[in-house]
Amino acid sequence: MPQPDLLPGTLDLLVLKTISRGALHGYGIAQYLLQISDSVLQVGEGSLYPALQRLLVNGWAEAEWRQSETGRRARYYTITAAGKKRLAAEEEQFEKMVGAIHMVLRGRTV
Amino acid sequence: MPQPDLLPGTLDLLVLKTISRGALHGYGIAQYLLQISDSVLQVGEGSLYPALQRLLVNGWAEAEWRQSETGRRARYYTITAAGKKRLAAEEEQFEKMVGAIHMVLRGRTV
DNA sequence: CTGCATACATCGATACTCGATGTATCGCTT
DNA sequence: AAGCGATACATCGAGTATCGATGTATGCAG
Repeated sequence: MPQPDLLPGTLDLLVLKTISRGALHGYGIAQYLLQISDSVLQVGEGSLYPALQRLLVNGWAEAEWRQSETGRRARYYTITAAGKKRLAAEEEQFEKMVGAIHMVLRGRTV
Repeated sequence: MPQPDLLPGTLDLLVLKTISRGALHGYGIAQYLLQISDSVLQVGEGSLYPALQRLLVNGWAEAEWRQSETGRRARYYTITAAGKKRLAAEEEQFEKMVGAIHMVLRGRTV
C-alpha cells in the first residue's frame, strides 16, 4: 500500500466540481482529473462509478444517455441545483480541514 | 453524516507530526490537535487508539508507561527514526494530493 | 480482422472512521 | 466521605469508501 490514488472522502467533491464545468461522462471525468492534476489523481473505475451512483441517488447529479464525441454511447452527468449547494459545502469543509492540518504540520507551539 | 471529524487517511500523519514534537500520551495528542486546530480536528478515541496501535506495529512509534503531569498512569508515545521517514513521506504525499485537488477546484481549462 | 482506446458496470477484499461501551484514578466540591 | 467531572486507557461493531479484478461491448486504425 505505497500511496493512495486520492485522498479518501474527496472523490464526490472532485466529481461534482468537474461536472459543474459542463456535462461529462464517467470516462471523461477520469481523463479530466488525470490531465488537470498531472496524473496525481488516478481515480479507478471501481471508485468512480459507485461515486456517480451516489451523486444520482442523492439528487446532486442527473444522467442522460447520449452519443460521445467519439461516437460511442455514453452517460452524461449534469450537476443539479442541490449538487451545487453540496459542492459549495464540501469545498468549504475541505478547505477548513486542510487549513487545520496545515496548522499541525507547521507545528506552532500552542 | 453532516461533516467528518477529519479527512480520512490523514490521522497517522497528524499523530506522527504531533509526537515528533516530543513524547506525548494519547489523551494529550487529542487535546493538542483540538487546540492547535481551533476545534476543527476532533479525533475520537475510537479512531485514535487504533491509529496508535498501527504506529507501534509498523515501528513508527514506541510506547512507554509513565506518570502524566496530572499524576495518572499514561502511555507516552515517541517517534522512531522509521517514523520520521514515514512522516516526511506522508507529508509530501499529502501536499501533492492537496495541490492536485486545488488544481481541480480552481478549475483551469485544460 | 485484430488490437487498442473508449465506455459502461459490479464484486469482494481491505481499510478506516465513528459512536458506544467499559474500566479506573485523580482532585475538587459539597 | 460521597459524588462528579476530567483524565486516561482500550475494544467492538457498524457504516462507509477505496481499490483491484473482472466482465461486456463498440468504434477506429492498421
